[in-house]
Amino acid sequence: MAELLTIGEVARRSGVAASALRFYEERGLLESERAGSGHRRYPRAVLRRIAFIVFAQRIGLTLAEIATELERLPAHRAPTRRDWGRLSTAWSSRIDARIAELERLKEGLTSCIGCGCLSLDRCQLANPGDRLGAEGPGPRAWVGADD
Amino acid sequence: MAELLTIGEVARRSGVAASALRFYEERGLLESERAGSGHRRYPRAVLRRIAFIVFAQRIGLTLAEIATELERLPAHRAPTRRDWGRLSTAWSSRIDARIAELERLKEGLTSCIGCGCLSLDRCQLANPGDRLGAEGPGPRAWVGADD
DNA sequence: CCTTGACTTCAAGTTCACTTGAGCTTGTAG
DNA sequence: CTACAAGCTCAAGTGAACTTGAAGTCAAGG
Repeated sequence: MAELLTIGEVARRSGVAASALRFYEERGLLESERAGSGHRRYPRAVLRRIAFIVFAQRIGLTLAEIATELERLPAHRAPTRRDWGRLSTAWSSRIDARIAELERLKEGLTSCIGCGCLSLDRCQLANPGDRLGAEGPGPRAWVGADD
Repeated sequence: MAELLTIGEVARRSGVAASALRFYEERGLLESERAGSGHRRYPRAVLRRIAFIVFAQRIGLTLAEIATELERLPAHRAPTRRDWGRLSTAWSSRIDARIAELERLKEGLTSCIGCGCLSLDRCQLANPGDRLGAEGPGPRAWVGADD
């Protein structure tokens, strides 16, 4: 097995499309060396980095946020336990917040909505405070992504 | 207080921008009567319908899905307990699935990632099976939205 | 009568996370 | 040596959910 991987191999192994890998590079989430031909060559460690990205995405972070986190991590060393510790704390509370919201919504589904009281006047379930202000153009931040 | 509300009043009361309300109407999620002037007039029941939409969005449904649900509900009557029951079951399991994923991710955050084993080869956390296939163009479906 | 604010439509712009296509080069298998 | 797969760049398209802007109408106050 070769020391360096081509973009196609990385795509197959990670399940992330080659076009997406190039896109991530453009956005500063990944780096690559180049073969003489100009073709990308990835060290095997890139797979861990990609796993990190996919993981973070499923938690609900945007690529911009993930890029910021990645910048704080050591670029070429494996991250230490301390590095993970900081991340872990921040992400955990993010996950907790989203879970809490989902549980609140679920509760509303059976009680508040079930009894027919769903109403913007009387019920805060559908409108948890912060939603009342517009947050600029474009699609709204991902459901629960910025809690 | 008037029997019928203007779009401005509905926007204020619901926290949803007037432009969004027009957009929802275009997409078939809302209806409105028109005053002689051509201005929209909403019966007060629209607030409940909007609450429903916002609620469903926070659960993670797309507007298209919400439109489908709304079509199955009685257009002008208040929905019955039976109507809610069906919805409640479907949405609850959706919420449960997403919560389960978040808990799995959180677990991975402290154990699998914490110990440094995050790897696409050895660890399924970041890549829960279905993610390996592309799902067409556009941004990926919402994290966990179609589980 | 005039202004101001709320409303109308319709087209075009915005963000996010990519994908697709055009046009060209590189690497490998027969 | 010739296919043809795989890679490259760069520009433009996609879908979701809206917002913004232009250009015009309507209703109420002074």
